[in-house]
Amino acid sequence: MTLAASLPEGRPVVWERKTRAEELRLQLADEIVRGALFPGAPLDEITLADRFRVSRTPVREAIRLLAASGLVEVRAHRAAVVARPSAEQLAGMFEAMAELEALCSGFAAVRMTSVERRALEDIHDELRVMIQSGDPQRYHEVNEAFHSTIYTGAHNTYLAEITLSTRARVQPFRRAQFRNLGRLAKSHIEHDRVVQAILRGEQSIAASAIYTHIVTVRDEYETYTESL
Amino acid sequence: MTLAASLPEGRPVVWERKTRAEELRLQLADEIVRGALFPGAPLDEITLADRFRVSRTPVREAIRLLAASGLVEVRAHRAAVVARPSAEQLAGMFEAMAELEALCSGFAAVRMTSVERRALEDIHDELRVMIQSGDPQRYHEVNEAFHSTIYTGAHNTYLAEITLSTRARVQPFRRAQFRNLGRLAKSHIEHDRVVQAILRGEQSIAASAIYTHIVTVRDEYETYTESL
DNA sequence: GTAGTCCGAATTGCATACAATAGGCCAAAA
DNA sequence: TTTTGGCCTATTGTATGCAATTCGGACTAC
Repeated sequence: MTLAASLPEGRPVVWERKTRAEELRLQLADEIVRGALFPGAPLDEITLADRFRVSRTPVREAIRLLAASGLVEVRAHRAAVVARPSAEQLAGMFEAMAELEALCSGFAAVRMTSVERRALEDIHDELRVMIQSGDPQRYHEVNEAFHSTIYTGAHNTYLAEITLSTRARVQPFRRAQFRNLGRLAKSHIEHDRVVQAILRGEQSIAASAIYTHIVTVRDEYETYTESL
Repeated sequence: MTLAASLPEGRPVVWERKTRAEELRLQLADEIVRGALFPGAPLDEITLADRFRVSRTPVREAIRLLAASGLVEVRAHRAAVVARPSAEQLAGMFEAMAELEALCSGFAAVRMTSVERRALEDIHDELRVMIQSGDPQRYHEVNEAFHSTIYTGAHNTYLAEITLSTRARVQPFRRAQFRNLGRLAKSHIEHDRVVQAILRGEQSIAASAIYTHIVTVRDEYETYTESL
């Protein structure tokens, strides 16, 4: 599974993946959330056009679409840059993400089909095994699948969409946590509380469990940044 | 309402250093949420370019940005159309809106400054007076200000942003309610519960009060559509 | 009469040329 | 040396031409 598949940057803006602008949008979004393009990095239209062997037109379109989703910032007559939110904005995004994930988790607890519940368990088990393997990149991919499964299980397309979008937007600032391998085991324990609540259909417990999980993730990020 | 909208065909009065694409985006978004462009209406690039006296390029850009925000739907090599979500999608948006508004309202109850609380009261009072005047359009504008004040009062820029965006996206399907003037008085009573809770700093009550309000709005919409 | 296929007109997708503007560079004056 | 003002260049914003694709209508076969 590619990262792009596990972290779809929101609903496609152009369907039937055939336009170059849409491909570029996905590619650039992937590079931003993966950290290849770090916050503040300029997105020069000509340079990107050269790199992707296309004209400026589709590059421009891709950049604007990313700007609309919040991943990049554009100002008239100046180069677009990868979004670099302030500490306050980032705190707000984390808070919103915690609430949105809690909403999804709670709905998932009471709305997931038995097939979906089984799929969630499978992913959860896969993550357990991977704690040992110690492949942070791969763990991250499956972890995204775990959360996406919960969003889908909420059976509210729009809610899943904005939650996923929020997650993508915060992603460039969450990466650091997986450098700490000890974090993986703790993360799995938190996940376990979420899964148990969802499987039992306990809405409010599922919500609060994942809320706690997100808050912990945020705290890990803050601890990391303070150490710089 | 944008200034351009109120100027029939005149030359620009103020040369803002904004780009044409951005002007078009605001103009088209305004027409969509106001209902001048109804869901399903095609957005032909050449027609719009002709109408706004620009080339297709900025028109295209504006349309894509609107697509990214969900107000229009774009498919490759086909005309963009004003978004026409399915009944399920619309239900999901209403549900998400209710939850987001509840979040904002709850936060506002515990985070608003005294100045903000006063401003909210003022708008609320203004709405009370306007119940009598019976100007649905003007009532709608002040009503938007009421909700926006709560979003801002939540002191979370990102949350306010996605809540406002959700509201805009549902707006084309909420318009009908204000044709029923009797609805205005009921709406004000619901608002009153929200305002009282916020002023008293009662987070959960503020949240549930506005949740109820949004659910009622949704029910009004459903009643309206069923009557067609 | 109906269904299927192919062609043409119309529209979007992309490339390129041109216009406009922000920011840097340099010179001149304090 | 510092500051200020204007040009100059690099980059973005817009227009336009051409390529690619969709869709409707006509024609054919059954």
